[in-house]
Amino acid sequence: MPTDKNIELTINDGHASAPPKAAKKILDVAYDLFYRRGIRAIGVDEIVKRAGVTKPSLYRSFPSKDELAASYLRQYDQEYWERFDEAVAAHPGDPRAQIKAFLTRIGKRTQMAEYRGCGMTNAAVEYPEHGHPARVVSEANKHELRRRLRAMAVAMGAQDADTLGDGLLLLIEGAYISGQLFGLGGPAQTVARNADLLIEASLKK
Amino acid sequence: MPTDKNIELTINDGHASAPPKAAKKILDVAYDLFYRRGIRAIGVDEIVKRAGVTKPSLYRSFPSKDELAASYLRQYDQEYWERFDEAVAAHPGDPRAQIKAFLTRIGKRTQMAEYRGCGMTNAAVEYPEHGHPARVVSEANKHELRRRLRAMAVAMGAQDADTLGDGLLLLIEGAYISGQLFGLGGPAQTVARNADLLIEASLKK
DNA sequence: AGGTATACGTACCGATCGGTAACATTGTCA
DNA sequence: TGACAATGTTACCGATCGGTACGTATACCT
Repeated sequence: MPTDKNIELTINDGHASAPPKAAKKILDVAYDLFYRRGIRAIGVDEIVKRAGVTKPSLYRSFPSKDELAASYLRQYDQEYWERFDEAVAAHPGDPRAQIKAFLTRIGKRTQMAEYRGCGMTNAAVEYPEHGHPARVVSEANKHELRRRLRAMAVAMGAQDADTLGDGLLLLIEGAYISGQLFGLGGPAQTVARNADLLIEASLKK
Repeated sequence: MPTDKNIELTINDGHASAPPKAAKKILDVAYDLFYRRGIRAIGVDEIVKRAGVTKPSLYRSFPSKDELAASYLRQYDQEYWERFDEAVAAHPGDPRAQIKAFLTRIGKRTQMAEYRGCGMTNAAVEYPEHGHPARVVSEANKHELRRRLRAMAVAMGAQDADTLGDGLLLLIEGAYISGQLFGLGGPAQTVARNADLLIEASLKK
């Protein structure tokens, strides 16, 4: 007897290699659960239950829970740089305005109810052991962030570009953490303004 | 860097109720394990094993694992403010120097091998749900930190004291996180310098 | 239609999770 | 010596953990 299935939501065009539908549902649910409540806090049983699939389906698409977590972070990484590039593209040739746009957006996100910080940062805290699949993705994301911020500090003409780039990174990470610690009205809402003050103080005179 | 176990720390005089020795051993071991590897990652079995005690002993001194975690954080909180007050006491009447001393110390700690960030911050990331015993202690610690930093920003004569205080908090939290993410040579080593730049840019002219 | 590869479900595994019951042993101080 | 509190011992609980063996349904391609 045909139970009422969920709404068909095939995004892929007809010609691409048809990926298992279950894998996408699983990853979508895992993304949401891992981000909101933490990776260690979520068991695979809850994921498959909420996704409307069964456990063997999960393990056919993902070798392990750790690798599923890494997949979640890889998708997070992709969306992260999309947001970053949007801020960059909005102000061509003006790195200071690019930073300001990116941080203003972060500041706004941190003021949303139930804000849970950066999935990358959180994963690194949850998995301190080097070499863990989730941590590897997280570390790569952060190193790339540092590289970009330092490059933008150079482009801004800072006296000490590496220090300014690192200072911006500290402010950003601080915003991610304090956003989920303080909620509305917390320190994270000042990240763009503080960054601008720091930039101003770091430019060549 | 946590436990300094040599120092005898009997607070009670001879008449007070003699505290169980097992409780101290358990808390010491839990402190070390929770801090280094995370609270969720450590089971009570490993704690009692490393402490050389048995599980019933743990549950005679602590109502639950969550409360043991909260006890760990309460001790962390105590030691945290001791370090803070040391930096303050070293520069009486000079809040800017106090901040600099505190952040220089943080910057140094972040460059130690196996640095694991702030136990408070990590606990808040591990337990996002409001009302969790561990999170309650963590949030109280962070609110107190914000209060002190803002008060010091006032004492420094900042144009916008709340913004500067919050900016310093962002830098500090960023140092805690990036310290454990990047290890040696990471952005956290610049926290004192960046804070000083931010302070300079925030003072009344 | 028929075969075949692929996706999926049922049922189960051993290990570990946090936590407890009941009782034996110890150390301390009056 | 007696009494009492603290600790140890052993065995156990139900729940959940991540992961899998194996049979069944479905889609596609001649």
